[in-house]
Amino acid sequence: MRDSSRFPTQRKQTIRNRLLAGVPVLSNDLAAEFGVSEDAIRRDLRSLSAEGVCERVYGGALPLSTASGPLTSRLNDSPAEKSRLAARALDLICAGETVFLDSSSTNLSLARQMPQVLGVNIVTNSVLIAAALIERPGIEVNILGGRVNHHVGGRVDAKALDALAEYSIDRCFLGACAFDPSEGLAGFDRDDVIFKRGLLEMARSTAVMLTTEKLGTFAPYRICKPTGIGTYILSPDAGQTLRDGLSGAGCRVLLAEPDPLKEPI
Amino acid sequence: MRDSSRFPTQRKQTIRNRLLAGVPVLSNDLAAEFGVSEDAIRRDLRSLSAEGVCERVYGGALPLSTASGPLTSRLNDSPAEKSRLAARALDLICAGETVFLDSSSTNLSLARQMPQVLGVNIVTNSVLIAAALIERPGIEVNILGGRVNHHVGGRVDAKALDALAEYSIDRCFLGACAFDPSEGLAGFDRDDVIFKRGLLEMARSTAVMLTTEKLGTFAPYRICKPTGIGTYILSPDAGQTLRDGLSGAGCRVLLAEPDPLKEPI
DNA sequence: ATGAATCGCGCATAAACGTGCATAAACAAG
DNA sequence: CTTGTTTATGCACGTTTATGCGCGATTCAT
Repeated sequence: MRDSSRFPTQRKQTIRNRLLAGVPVLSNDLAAEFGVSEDAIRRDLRSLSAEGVCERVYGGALPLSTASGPLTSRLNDSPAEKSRLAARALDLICAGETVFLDSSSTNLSLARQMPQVLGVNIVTNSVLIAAALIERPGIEVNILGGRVNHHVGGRVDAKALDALAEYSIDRCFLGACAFDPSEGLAGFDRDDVIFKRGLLEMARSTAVMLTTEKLGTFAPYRICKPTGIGTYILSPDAGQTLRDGLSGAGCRVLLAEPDPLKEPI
Repeated sequence: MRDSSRFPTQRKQTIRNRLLAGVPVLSNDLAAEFGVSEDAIRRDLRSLSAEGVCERVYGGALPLSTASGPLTSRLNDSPAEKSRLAARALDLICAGETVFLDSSSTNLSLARQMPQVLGVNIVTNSVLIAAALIERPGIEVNILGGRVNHHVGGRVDAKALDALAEYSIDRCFLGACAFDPSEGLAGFDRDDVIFKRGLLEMARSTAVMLTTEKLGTFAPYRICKPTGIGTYILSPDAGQTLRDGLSGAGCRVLLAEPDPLKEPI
């Protein structure tokens, strides 16, 4: 049994927090985690449902607070691959650096995987990334203020660039929308793309994580050519020709660990 | 029996210190540790609970962190009461208004309860509040940028006030730290308090939600006198004298719905 | 359609709780 | 030293709370 949950009250509070954070919960998982029967968990969920915190479903409960908007849907797309890319990206970050994390679901995964006491200075335009990092004592968090773009989940307007000028960015992780080996990076939101271009100019080194589904896709606004990015972080199932092409053009290419589930034994 | 606890007073002090340090305590563990019956421990905990040091739960007591503690612990304190206060506060907000939500766990509860399509413009210095509102299509979200204060969970430095000047605030919900009927509102963080003072000056109307545990408490930095706040939102179990006093001083006092569980049928 | 998993409900049980009362030690005053 | 008072404590008893289990009903997946 977890130490923080010796009391029924604390157990319920833990579940409540999880649901309020948008995490769906399974009855049998919770029962195992807290060392009680599923009945006890079900009673908790019944009560939390009456509070309006969650909606009970067969097998557990779903958070009621978060809407299923454009952002959350992206967060649920291939989370495992994003997590593996982010784990690889973490190797790039050194203590003492100032790192910009652009608003992106893959960068959010990166933020969530950051150790508690990594001595870095994070600058971000994403409220979700900032929220994910608040509790880490070893991480300094700076957020760019202003109007939050509902599609992007962060700030991307022109003034954000001015605010960015306050910081000296060692390393920048761009949020990618679309990538094609000949066209380069592109985005769907004009303001967002303008912001990303400015970001690329200001940062001393740049990196981007690309899930395989984004390879060979297009978007209306160009961000930069393929050579405009210093480091690409790709899944191992990315095409060999693409990897060779990027390497040949002088870009660094890092591969994430392969999916253990897809491994042939 | 522990040496430091031969006397009842010392035993109680030991428990008090433990709770103030944020450690949850179990009745039967304490009984065994100090060599007394659980009744004696329960009496201690009752007393400490009356002091406002802890919250009694089935099996023992949980530390009742003062507003000086870290953010997450505050989020777990009496969530039901905060939720009821927030539900009452929601009545104050009208469509089309520009509302500032100060960094506070009660205001976070307010944000979470906001309807999807309430046509309001929210300005906040809290990344958690901004994150909670991202997916609501009818709510415009603006966040004050800069360095995020780990204790407060938002931005409170001097430049935040400059950024605030960009907005015309119709209504402001202050995050309260401590309140005493004669002293007024006070806070634990100097920067935070300076920010709150500026906020009060800029907003056309002001409100604050106060959980019962905060009534009659003190903090080092004064924010304003009791009459400096336009509307108080209190739990129905707040003292009648306090309510009359505030009403008599010209403040509006709203009461949240009572706890349905505590109702006599 | 059929089997497995999950659910809701009622009941039993054990632990924790509150209250009232008696006891004993500590303490102050005569 | 005695007496009365306060304080802390333990115990008994009835109540509340949290939990687990059994059973039939429901839901899900194949």
